[in-house]
Parts: sequence; structure tokens; C-alpha cells
Amino acid sequence: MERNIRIVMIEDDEIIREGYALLIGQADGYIVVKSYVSFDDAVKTIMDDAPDVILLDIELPGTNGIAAIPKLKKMLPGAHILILTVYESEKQIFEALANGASGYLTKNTPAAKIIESIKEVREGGGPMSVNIARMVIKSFQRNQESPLSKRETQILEQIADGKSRSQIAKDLFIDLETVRSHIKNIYLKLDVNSRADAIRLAKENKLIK
Amino acid sequence: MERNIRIVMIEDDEIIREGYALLIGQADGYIVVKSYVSFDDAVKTIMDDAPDVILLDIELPGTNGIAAIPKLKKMLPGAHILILTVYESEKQIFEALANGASGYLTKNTPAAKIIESIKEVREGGGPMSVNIARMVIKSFQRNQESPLSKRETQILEQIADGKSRSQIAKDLFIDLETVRSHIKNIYLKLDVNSRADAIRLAKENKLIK
DNA sequence: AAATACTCACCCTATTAGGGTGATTAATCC
DNA sequence: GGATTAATCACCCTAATAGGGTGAGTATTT
Repeated sequence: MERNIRIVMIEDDEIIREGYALLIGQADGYIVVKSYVSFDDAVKTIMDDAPDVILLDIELPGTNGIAAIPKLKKMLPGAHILILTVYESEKQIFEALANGASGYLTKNTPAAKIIESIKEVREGGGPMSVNIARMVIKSFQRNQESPLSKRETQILEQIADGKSRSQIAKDLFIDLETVRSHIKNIYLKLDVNSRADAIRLAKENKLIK
Repeated sequence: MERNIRIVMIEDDEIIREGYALLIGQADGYIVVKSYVSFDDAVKTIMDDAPDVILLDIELPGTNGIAAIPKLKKMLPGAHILILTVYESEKQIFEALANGASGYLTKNTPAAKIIESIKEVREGGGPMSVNIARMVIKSFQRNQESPLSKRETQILEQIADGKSRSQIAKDLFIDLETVRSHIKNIYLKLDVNSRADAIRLAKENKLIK
């Protein structure tokens, strides 16, 4: 028989915390080892809980969830962190993932879906709520109506990689003056006059990655 | 009563094509309007099919799936494109999403899950197979053991945004010489001696976004 | 006590960036 | 078939930039 999956919750709202803990604990093979109201509260003893999965809220008293992620990863490198929050701002989602979260669920998620997500994350998946997945996929999508030509886009991407004109010329097997010419056209089209402005504008409008 | 969801498949393998078409077509509210063996084959008449969702394979004779995406989006701006393929290479996944795919499923996906994904994508979701979601989430994660300090990371990110030393100094309210000092330390730690190399290495190792 | 992080200072020079103006060829679009 | 766009290259100019060297103070963390 397999070992139970050990789960720890960090969530300040008592009703949500106890409610989810109860429902998840009832599932076969899942055990909610402990629940904490904050990271600062959890930090003392969470290592003894030996969790496989940590359900983490973002809006917490004291250390917030985003900041807690790298600390938890350091203390428990093997544990998977699943964000469970009402917050859906792009910035928070991407920061949470950048910091090491393995999944991101919003709080309207039914317990059954959370249980499934815990299983999924243990199998190397990346569970996300439907709306989160949409935002994540959207973040990859480029603008289909770019004013820049293919060559110009390519050169602007190399500029964003920090390359100098001469490096770009060498890498693309074209003359330095040609590169200059392209850059001038890029600046003209984007109505800017510096690398920084061109990159900022191009990223804002998803013209480059 | 609601209108049926109109689906078009582009898939060169006859068995997969006909099999999925049959199973999806049996579902209530879903109709597989037409199936094509390639994009080049589909391009002539697909606009008359008025699909809501296009199930698109990547490995196709003639125009491959990745290249077909922007063309399809241009012809049918309202249609959602779902990639359905055996390919799981990072590059292909990210290129497909960059080109405008709304979801990415691997071919072991059961028909029921595909039907669910079609519904999901119609509701603004971003359906992905478990392993795809993992790769996508992983692509956001930063290296937790960066040799760079916070300030150094911040400055390197600004360099990657194309800013000059003096611009960075102004934006961070520190002296130009301090910026220089940080950059020197960054180069020392990363063992490089140019912006381009620093950015490349930092991105390769996920030290910056 | 030692190491790291963050700050600033002054030496130096080759390279770079950006502006201006113009030209050729090829492809694509009405 | 005339016009626009893309891609290539040329030569004018100057202020700013990048990168290397070397050193040093303060504060925080270990």
C-alpha cells in the first residue's frame, strides 16, 4: 500500500482553511498534516511536518505568500507548492511561478479539483485554474499585426539580447551599415530613438519575446 | 437551444483523424464539420466550414502546423486553434503558442479530454496536457541559486532592457560609478566581459526573465 | 572576525550609438 | 504597371558608452 500524501495548508481565513482541510483530508490517500494561519507561524515547525505538497495562500499576515515561496523551497526542497488564492493579477501569478510555485489555483476551485491538482503536481504536472492557464498561454502569444518586418524583428530581438550592431552584422552575415539601416527603420516605425525605448515598446506590444 | 460547436480537424494520419472525428462528433453539441489531411488541402475551403475550433496537427505534409497557425488566424480570426500532436519539444510548444495557438494537447489524450478542452477554449481557457503545463510553468521558474545578488540581478535585468549605465543610475537613484561597480561584479561572477554574454548566460541559467 | 552587499571615485581608450541623406535590387500589392 | 515595402549597402558626423584597472567606505550577515 502506498504512503499517504502529506499536505500542509497555509491560509489565514479560518473558514476556508478548515473547510478545505476537512474535504481534502477525507479523500483516500491524502492527509492534511497541519494548517497554519501564516508563513511566520509555519516557519518554526513546518519542517517536522514533512509535507509533500503545500497549499499556500498569497494574502497572508506578515510574510506574504509570494515571498514565502523561496523560503519554503529552501527549507523543503522536495515539497511542491500549490498557490491557492483569490488574487489573479498577472504580476502575482508570474512572480509566484518565477519564485518556484508548481501550480496556481483560484479559490473558487472545488475540493475535488484541488485533490486532483495535488495528484497532478506529484506526477510532475503543472495544475492551473482555467483562467490562469489562459493568462499563461496569452503571455506567450505574439502580436500578429507587428509593424516590423521579419528581419527587423530578428534584429530587434538581437538588440534585446544585448548585442552591438557589429555583433549582429557578424551573426547575420550582413554589413554593419545594413544593420544600421534596419535599426533606423525600426526606430522610425516604433517612433523611438534608443535601444531601451525600442525594447520596452516592443515587449509591451508583444512584438518580441 | 444552443448552436453546435463547429470543429475542423487537420491531421494527416487517417486512423487518428477518423477516430477522433467519430468520437468527438458523437458528443452532444459538437459537430466535426470537416477533416483535412494538410493545411495546404484545407486552405481552399476551410473558410466555408466556419469552424469555432480547429484541431491542428504539427507534423503535416507541405506547410507544417506551426507555420499554418498565423495563416489560419488571419483567415479565421474568431476560431480557436488547438494543437494536437505527438511532438513535445520545448521549442515547438513555445513557437506554437507564440504564433497564436490557444491550447496544446498531446496525442495520447482521450477523446473525452479533447471534448472538454474544446469547451474550455471556447470559455476563454488555455487547455494543456499535464506534461505541457509542466514545461510551461517550468519556463517561468527562476534559478533559486543565483550567484547574483538582488541588486545585481535588478541591474542585469535593466541591461537586458537595453538601458545604458547612466539610464540605470538615474532610474535607481544611484551613482553612475555604482552601476559600473555592480556591472563589473556581475561580469566577474558570470565570467563574461560583455553585455551580450552576460544576458545570454543569465537567460540560459534563468537568472533573469 | 570575515565575507558579502552596496555604495562611490578617478584613471584610461577603443567602440558604439544615433542622426542625416541617399542608392540599388527584389518582391509584393493594388 | 506603378507604387509601396523589404533588404541590402555607403559615407558624412559627434557625443556618449562600454569595458578595464584599482581602490575604498559602510552596513549587514554569518
